Amino acid sequence: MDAKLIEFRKNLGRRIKQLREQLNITQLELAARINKDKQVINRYEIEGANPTAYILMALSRALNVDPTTLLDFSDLK
Amino acid sequence: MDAKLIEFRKNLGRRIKQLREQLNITQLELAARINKDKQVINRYEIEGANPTAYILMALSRALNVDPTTLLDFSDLK
DNA sequence: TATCTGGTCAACAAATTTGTTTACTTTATT
DNA sequence: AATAAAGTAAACAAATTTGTTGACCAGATA
Repeated sequence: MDAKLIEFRKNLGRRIKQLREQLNITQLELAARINKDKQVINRYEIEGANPTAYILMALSRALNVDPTTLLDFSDLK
Repeated sequence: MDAKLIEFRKNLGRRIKQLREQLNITQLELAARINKDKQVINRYEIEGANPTAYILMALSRALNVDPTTLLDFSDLK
């Protein structure tokens, strides 16, 4: 596996968690918004994620940001 | 097997083709920009696509648009 | 004609994501 | 302390994407 991809996955996981916490919603609530189980969200946040574009869009809608914002990791330490 | 997903895939395929043609580059050139074979791009354009977020980002960079623009199908008839 | 470019198609294994279940730990609340 | 809510974890099949190969077709061109 590519190191860049691993970094990407990690960053996206962090970003999802960050945005979710800014919204003050639980993993369960975010999961509900995209019609998935809470374990799926947890997996994204903990293990990192490289979801399909379709799920990415659902996530961006559920998190009230556009895809570009969701994929912008620049303010992640 | 979801109808929405099928529509999404089709739209993304159309969008990739549209943006590629606006750039006046071949499938081979676009493929080269994301380090894939030309058949991959052709498959996206013809069959539609639901690539992973990582590949989506590579595509958006190669097509000189941000992810949101790449995923905006509103000007697709 | 022969060749090259660009595009299309099918098949296949390999890798990855997705969806689901079960269960455990931690944190908050009463 | 007890209960509920939130978060974490592992395992697994199923579905899908990815990567690759080989081939074919149409149009332009030398």
